[in-house]
Amino acid sequence: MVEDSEKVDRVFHALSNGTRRGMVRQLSRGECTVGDLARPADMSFAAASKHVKVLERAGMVNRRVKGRQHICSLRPDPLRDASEWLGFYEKFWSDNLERLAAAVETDYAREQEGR
Amino acid sequence: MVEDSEKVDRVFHALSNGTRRGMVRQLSRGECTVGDLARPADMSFAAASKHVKVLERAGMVNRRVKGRQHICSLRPDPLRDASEWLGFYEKFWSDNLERLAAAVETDYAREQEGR
DNA sequence: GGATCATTCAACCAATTGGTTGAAAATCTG
DNA sequence: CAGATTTTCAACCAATTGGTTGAATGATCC
Repeated sequence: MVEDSEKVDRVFHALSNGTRRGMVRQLSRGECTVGDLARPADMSFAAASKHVKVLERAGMVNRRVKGRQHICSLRPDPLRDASEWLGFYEKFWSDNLERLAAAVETDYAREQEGR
Repeated sequence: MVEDSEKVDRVFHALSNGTRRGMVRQLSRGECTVGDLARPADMSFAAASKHVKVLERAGMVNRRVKGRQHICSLRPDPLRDASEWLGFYEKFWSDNLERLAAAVETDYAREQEGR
């Protein structure tokens, strides 16, 4: 797993905000304009524009200008990369599920008895 | 996919920093102390301590105090949740657009009616 | 008891975030 | 052309981030 750290930073950062996750959800249903993305978020145009820019910098959104409208669409690659990053660790915890669960349980037990 | 938004925020935020992802990687190989996590990151103890706290607030790390050492271990649940969130959108790029749209609709409806 | 080790805490700092407003720049419409 | 629409830009603001230091707390070692 060769991660371009800054790129991964930007993707996870983009996803760390509920408004932006909402935009991703909306975009997953199809292309839409910045205005379309602003409306359900109940925020100023400028704020939505900034969020879109964050998604763009993360490579998750593509923008195509058509007249006065900016039409956004979802670009799947970065999401897939992030998913792969997590998947790597998912493998870890499914491989070591027993050991992990045991460790966590022991921790709790130890905590309960005041250690 | 019923997301507790603030919790998801915290997990993705925790993952948006390369140092913290390094800590997750290290922890995936086994428990270690805060000091163990600080060393490869080449930063002050205090800084590492703050990063661990971020991971803890995201529910990704458990801490057990043993004498003067704080021993950290990985808690898999939040990582799995984040992975599921992404997996949901993975449908988008696995060329089944119609099914994704349907899934989004159902999920959104579920959310609207209060989980 | 005193030194040392592992860790947190508190204060501080610069940079970034997520939002606002008001104005500007294009584009469409009558 | 004048107005309305869509969007960005610039300035500002409060809160948060990621780091630093120096001191405080709590084990452990001799």
